[in-house]
Amino acid sequence: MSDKTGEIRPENEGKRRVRADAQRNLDALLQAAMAVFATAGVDAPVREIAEKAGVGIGTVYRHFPQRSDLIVAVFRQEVDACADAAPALAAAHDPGEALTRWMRRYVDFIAAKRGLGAALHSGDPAYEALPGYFKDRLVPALQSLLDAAVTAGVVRAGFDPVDLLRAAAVLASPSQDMGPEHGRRMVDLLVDGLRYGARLSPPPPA
Amino acid sequence: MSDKTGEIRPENEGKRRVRADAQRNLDALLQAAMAVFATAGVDAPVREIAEKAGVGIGTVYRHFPQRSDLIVAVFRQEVDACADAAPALAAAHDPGEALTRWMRRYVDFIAAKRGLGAALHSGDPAYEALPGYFKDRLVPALQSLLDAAVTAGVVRAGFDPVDLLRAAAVLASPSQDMGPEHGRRMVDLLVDGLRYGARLSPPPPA
DNA sequence: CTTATATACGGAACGTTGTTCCGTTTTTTA
DNA sequence: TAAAAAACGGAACAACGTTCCGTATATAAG
Repeated sequence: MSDKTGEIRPENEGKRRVRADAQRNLDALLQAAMAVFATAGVDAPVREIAEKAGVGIGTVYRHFPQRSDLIVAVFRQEVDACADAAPALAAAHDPGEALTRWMRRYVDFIAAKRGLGAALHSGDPAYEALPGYFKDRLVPALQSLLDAAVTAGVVRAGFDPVDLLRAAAVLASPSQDMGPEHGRRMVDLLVDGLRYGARLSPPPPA
Repeated sequence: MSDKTGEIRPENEGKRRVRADAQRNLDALLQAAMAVFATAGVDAPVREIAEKAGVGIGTVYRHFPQRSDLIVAVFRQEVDACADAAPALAAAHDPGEALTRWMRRYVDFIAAKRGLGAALHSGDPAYEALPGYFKDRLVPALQSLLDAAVTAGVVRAGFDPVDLLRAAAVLASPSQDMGPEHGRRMVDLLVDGLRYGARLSPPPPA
């Protein structure tokens, strides 16, 4: 599992404990921001998030000195949640089903990030570290599911998780021509492609 | 709404002419906007464009009621310029060379549009008509060059201009991982792919 | 429990944006 | 040349991200 959101660094040397209200507000802010970003996109006003969290504007900027810091925090939290879903799914389903379900989980995660792709490519240095974190957490998650599925013989070997994540992200990113359904279908098709010609081949999809 | 006197209509030229200073300012604005957008991206402040054009802010909004209208106008102007380059290149070079040069022209056009792709996918209805205009002007331009090259036997047939434009646009769009050189090289490679196995096959590229 | 103080809080205030409004200036026309 | 229509310029407004600081409060010490 990943760190709790507001934890203090490991080598915290005997300073005061984090105040309870501070921790509470930080959690409320992350939760409010997640909801607002999903509804109104990452360009939503900071004041709206503060209000939804029941907190003053100053408090937002105490925890997140810049608006982008809040976006980054929410993004990392959701990346963590997505990565942590992999072992859970692997434990609850057979390898093929686990892979399929995780990819759908990933697609939903990407699709909800309206406007974030734009922010990433805006050149703002605040988002520089995000792609790295993205890979560090998600590639191992997918890798493990992929390995299990290959070992079980339900998908072919030889595919790079990075390529799959990138392709799925592009397919799942919403645009004005195509709705979110399109992304889901195309990624399902992609996974079917992995299955094609595997050792244990089920009947071809309709 | 208020239609006490006839508005300026395409077929109606008996009414007042467009004032000379208005036309001059409109041209200056388009030119200034093009320069500023190329330098600072499409998010550049309106005041900066007004100043560069030697014009007040009110004048900008007289010609372009919304900021996005100015972006759209510049975009359409540059799409036109890119489309109009096709017949000129076709007249000045052999079909293969014309195709190559036009694709490079197109890549430069796309690469200079930093931030516009983001605006397009922002869901703002102001940009709804842009992709349609894009296709209407650029697809015929590329189609003609492609047909000529196929007839001359220097590229293979059977490629959809829409697919090529889309692929080249994606390849040429600058991102933080890869510089503009990457896009140019990949599109050159794409065009080399069109050449592969043509009737008149030149020696393979280095 | 009381007190002291580091910490966190709230929201007014600042600078920058897109956009609107209207008095003034300029061009066109009679 | 003078009236009218059109366009101009920039002050003014609203909304945004961000900063600042007086006030409130949780925690540690006595």
